Amino acid sequence: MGSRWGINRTVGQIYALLYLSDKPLNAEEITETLGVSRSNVSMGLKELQSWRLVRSQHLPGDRKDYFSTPEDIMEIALTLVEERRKRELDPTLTLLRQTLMEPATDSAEAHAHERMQQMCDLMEQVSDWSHDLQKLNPKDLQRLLAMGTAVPKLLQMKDKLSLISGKEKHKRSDGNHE
Amino acid sequence: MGSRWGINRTVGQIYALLYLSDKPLNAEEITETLGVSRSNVSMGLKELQSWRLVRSQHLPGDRKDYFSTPEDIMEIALTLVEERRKRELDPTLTLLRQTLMEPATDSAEAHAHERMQQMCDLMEQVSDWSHDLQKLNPKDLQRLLAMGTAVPKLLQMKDKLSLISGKEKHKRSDGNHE
DNA sequence: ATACTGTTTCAGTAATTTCTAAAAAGCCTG
DNA sequence: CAGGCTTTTTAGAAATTACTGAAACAGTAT
Repeated sequence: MGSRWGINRTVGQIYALLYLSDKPLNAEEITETLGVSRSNVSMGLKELQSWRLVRSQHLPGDRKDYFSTPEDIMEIALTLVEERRKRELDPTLTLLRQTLMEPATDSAEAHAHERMQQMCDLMEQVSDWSHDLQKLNPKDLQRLLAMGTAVPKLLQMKDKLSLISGKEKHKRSDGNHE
Repeated sequence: MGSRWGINRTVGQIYALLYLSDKPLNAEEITETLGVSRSNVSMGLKELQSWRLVRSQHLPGDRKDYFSTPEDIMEIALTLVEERRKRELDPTLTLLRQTLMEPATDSAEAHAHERMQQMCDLMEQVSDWSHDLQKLNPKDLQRLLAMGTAVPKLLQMKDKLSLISGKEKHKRSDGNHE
């Protein structure tokens, strides 16, 4: 289903099973339910744990590891965003910054340089924003998401207001001035 | 580099080349620069066009197609978000809703049902939020992103205020009450 | 210690994805 | 409508990625 998320089929299936299950499952149960090999399950669980999407626990009187997913879906979403930032955004940013160190020699390179700078700036903002998100507790996040429509509208209103009052004074804030 | 985004190496290379180039390029030039086959470039360009990340244009006196990327990086980001919503989020939502139509029969299924409902709700919110984003012009988006830190802080302040005034009355809003 | 239970690694195999070259299909121009 | 010029499709080769069973490894209770 959603196997275009950089994870493979089996890993997705394991996660879905654990997410939907009403109790922690051990590797054996997962193997049987999904009909894939034991080692495949082991690998998949390891990957999911490295993403902090799955936790393991021990049940008293049983030596098996039992696996489950966090309850709160907002917490899950936050984890996903954070891990993706760490694994995808930040390394790319580091590389971009390195590349941007050396100056351009001709006009074509200058253009490429500027484009990379724009990309870098945007990615930095997204990375910062993601960091901020991490500090939020799930409840605030819920609220932030819910008000999604309102924030832009608020901005637009502010915009109109400042345009009106701005016109009177200087006719400045209408763009293209750097 | 960023080839874990559901697109393959070649497509990524083509996009990077066009993004960094200071002028539109034709398929032949891309083929030569990247050292991949002509047909591969053709496929890649087709895919990028279907994502609306690359546009083609004709130069007068030349029958070749010339390709370029939009200038504004915010516009690019918006396009990416929208296409990903269309291709990944919305189809999954449709499927989820379908599945949620049929009621649960036992307690394990009831739990799974509830989990799917939570997932569905979250995805709906994200989808709505993405729709709202599309209505924003790049400049507003820029601003929204820039204030990223401020919005949560505002929320937290509001939270504290309501806590203080709430304590006096009922001692309600401190969590874990469903 | 050792037998038992459970996990991880590994190397070969299977499946999928990506890439290419060649042929087909379009499209203007004369 | 033929002939060049370009793009697209296609079918199979090449490369990559995922999966498996077997063996190695780790921990614990007797």
